[in-house]
Amino acid sequence: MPAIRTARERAREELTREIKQEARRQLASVGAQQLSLRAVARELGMASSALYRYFAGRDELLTALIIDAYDELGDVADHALAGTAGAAPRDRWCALWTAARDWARANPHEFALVYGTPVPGYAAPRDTVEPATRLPLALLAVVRDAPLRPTPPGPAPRGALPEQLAALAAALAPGLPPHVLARAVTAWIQLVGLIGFELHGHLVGSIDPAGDLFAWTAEQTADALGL
Amino acid sequence: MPAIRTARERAREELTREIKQEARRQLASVGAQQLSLRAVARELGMASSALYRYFAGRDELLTALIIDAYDELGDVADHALAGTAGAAPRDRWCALWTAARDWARANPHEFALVYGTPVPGYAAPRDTVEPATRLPLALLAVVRDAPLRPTPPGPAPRGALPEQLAALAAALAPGLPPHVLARAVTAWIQLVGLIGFELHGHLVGSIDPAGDLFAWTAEQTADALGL
DNA sequence: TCCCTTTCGAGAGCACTGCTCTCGTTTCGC
DNA sequence: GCGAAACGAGAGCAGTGCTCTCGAAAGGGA
Repeated sequence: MPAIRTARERAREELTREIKQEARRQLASVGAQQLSLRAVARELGMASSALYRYFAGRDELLTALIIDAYDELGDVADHALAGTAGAAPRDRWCALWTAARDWARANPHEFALVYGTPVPGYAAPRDTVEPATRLPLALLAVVRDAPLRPTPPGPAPRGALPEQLAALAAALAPGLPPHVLARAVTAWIQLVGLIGFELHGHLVGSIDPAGDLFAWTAEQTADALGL
Repeated sequence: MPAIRTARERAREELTREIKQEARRQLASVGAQQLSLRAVARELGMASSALYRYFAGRDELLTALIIDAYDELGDVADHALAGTAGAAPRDRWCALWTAARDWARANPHEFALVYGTPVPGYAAPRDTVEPATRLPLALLAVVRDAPLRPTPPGPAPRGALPEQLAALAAALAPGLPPHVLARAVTAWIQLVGLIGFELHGHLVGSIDPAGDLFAWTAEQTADALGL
């Protein structure tokens, strides 16, 4: 990757970025469903067919946006982690939750893109899995680095779960007790689920606004983990 | 609603049902995103424009499908409830979880329709809220009717949450302690979130298959509620 | 420097979509 | 029986993703 590149390469890179930028703008304003290749091209002053020199199709453009969204959420999480480096683990945990929710509320369409209904017939390519793991990894980092109060063991994992947890622990958090890891996983799901419920209006009319339920759930999960 | 109706009314009712049926078929096979009014009309052998005599547009047709999906999920929940009428509350709780998951796995597009990303610019009409409450109400029914072991109170609800919980309790489960109600709400979110994660592939490669995590989470939430 | 290959942008075009409007026909209620 | 309402079909509009072709521009080897 030398700085010396042909004009063509530089133009290509820049245009690719501009296309993604404009697509991102449209995503934020009208959502993934309504994202139109032609509209993107129109806004950029180019023919719609020219766009296919840069992205093989709508799906590939969406995939690029998905990766960006995952990465942005990952950045937000890492930033929250770094900003609370010396703090109490429980506070770090809650800070992470708040950061994720704030980002999702500020970027609802991006959140829906990554944690909502996948596009039909769309299988997430390999490139998306690494960025996707950044939020759960950040959550796990808090748990892994913290001295944990002992907690009641709860129900015993059965069936394939013990091995799944053992494999996960071996890869991500060696030494973490299985039941703690299981709780971390369900906490992650709870975090995402709660944000989704709030964003998609499932709590309107009952727990609305949902900010205080969110904070309560963060603390509840922290308790369950022994943070 | 007399049995005597004009031929027109009967034809209208029947056609409305047939349209919904065909739309449902397409929903199940290609998903909500790809559901096409023209394709529905084509399959039914009518002009696409004729369809607008029965549904004002794609959104209204989707709304009808949403209501149907909520109702079907509600039926499944009620059936699970009725089928375990005399059983231990904890078993009823787990049966409800299993029933919901089974339905979602059998009808992934329907699940996505109601608990996935809403159609952009689409605000759920009033008609959908009642059917939508049936699953959470079924979950709550188990908790309400059961003798609960005392559980540690956990973090105290703050801000608006106590009043929100009090209002909810007054309407749905008078006498239920606020922290139990809060846990029931988060359990509901966890149930839906976990199903969504499994269906949308967020657990592929880590906890996969997710059945045992699901069962574990059901028991975990039952524990937390004191069931 | 010339030339051949690759890359690129534009335009036309295809097969779709949701939706509207019009225009005969059928059906209903009086 | 007749007027009004409901209905089905067709044409048409504006939009979509995507493909193909064609001429222009840029790149690298001789």
